Amino acid sequence: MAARHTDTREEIVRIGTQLIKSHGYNAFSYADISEQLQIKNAAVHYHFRGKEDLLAEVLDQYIDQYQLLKKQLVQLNASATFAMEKFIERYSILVDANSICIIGSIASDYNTLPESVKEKVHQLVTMVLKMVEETLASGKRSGEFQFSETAKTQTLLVMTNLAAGVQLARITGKKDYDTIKRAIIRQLKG
Amino acid sequence: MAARHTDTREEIVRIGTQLIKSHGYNAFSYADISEQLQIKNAAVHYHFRGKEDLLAEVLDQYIDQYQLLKKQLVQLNASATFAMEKFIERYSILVDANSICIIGSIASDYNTLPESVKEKVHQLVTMVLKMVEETLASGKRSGEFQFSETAKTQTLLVMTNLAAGVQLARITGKKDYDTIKRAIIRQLKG
DNA sequence: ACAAAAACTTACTATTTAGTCAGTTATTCT
DNA sequence: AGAATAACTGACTAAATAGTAAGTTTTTGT
Repeated sequence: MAARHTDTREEIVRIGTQLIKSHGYNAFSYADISEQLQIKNAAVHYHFRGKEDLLAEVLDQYIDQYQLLKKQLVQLNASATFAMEKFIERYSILVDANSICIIGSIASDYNTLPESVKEKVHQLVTMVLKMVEETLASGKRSGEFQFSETAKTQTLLVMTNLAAGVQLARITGKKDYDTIKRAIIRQLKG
Repeated sequence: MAARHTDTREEIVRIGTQLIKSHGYNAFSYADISEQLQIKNAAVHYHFRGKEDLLAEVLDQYIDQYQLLKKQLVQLNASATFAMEKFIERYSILVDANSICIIGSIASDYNTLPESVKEKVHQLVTMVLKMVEETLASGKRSGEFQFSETAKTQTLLVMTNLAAGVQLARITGKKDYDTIKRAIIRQLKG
């Protein structure tokens, strides 16, 4: 009796992603996944030879998600404000799920990862930063946003506020994250 | 033949600290420590019953270090500018060592830690934030710093910039960290 | 010098983990 | 319906890991 789940492979990726964000990459095993799905260890290995392969797929899906989000924002002809709201929302959701962003999680374990995966992380980070930079630059041109730094620098400031804000929230609570979030918006909105 | 090192206990803490910052808490084992010190596994257990106990000691030492730093800054009658330089310097050193800050590292594994350790992490974070907040507030009073947010909010912004900046540097390189660092100083210095 | 205490080593155990492979069951394609 | 393929299970192995207990060596204090 195979395929007890609509798509086991996708379920594995889903749970893997969740485990990385909640417990950290080096803190979970294939057993954690197989138990949740009520399948055997070997079934996870069937879909993903090793943990690195699973991580690579998780990262690929993030890259896809961001590409899709970008496409949607273009199609909607979304304002820079709306786009930034969407970006920020992703982090707020993490806080409510007692999770942290995948990049922040992986940054901790970065030195234990094989080169191929490091490259994929780099690709994802570069992509997200580029998207936000373009959004901030466009928002400045349209008069929606105001900031004196370059768009690139402002992006680094905003994204580090968000990423570490989510991490901090785990330790000191949601209030600190909310303070950070409001400050970011206040600064951009002048 | 015991005590091959001046103080094995301290060496264990030193290596443990380093491993957490470079590989992550859940990515190292007692074997990593015992091999480096050329002692047996059991010797590490003699000093620290379990990994959590070692982590607790690592955190205690950080708390002590920050208390000492605070004391020194008071004794020197240091300016807010000098104090902030000292705080920021700690993060710059991490970047050069391809490490991340201990709090950022632990944030990833936070949900896998026992309550007693979580409390210690909370204590450390609260302490550091309080110190920086006081420094920023004092710098504002003296006219050294300028910012429109409250000292507490500005602290959250600056510290999340630094913490995530160090994490980002691992992935995209030192340049991004330097950009962030310069922006922080620029903003505070008006 | 010698007893007590501290700092180990030796030698284990139990558990977890990653991973393999041959065989079984289910699905899809023709 | 039957063959091919996909998706598993069962039954392992090898290595890593946390941890313990008993005994040995070293250091410290008297």
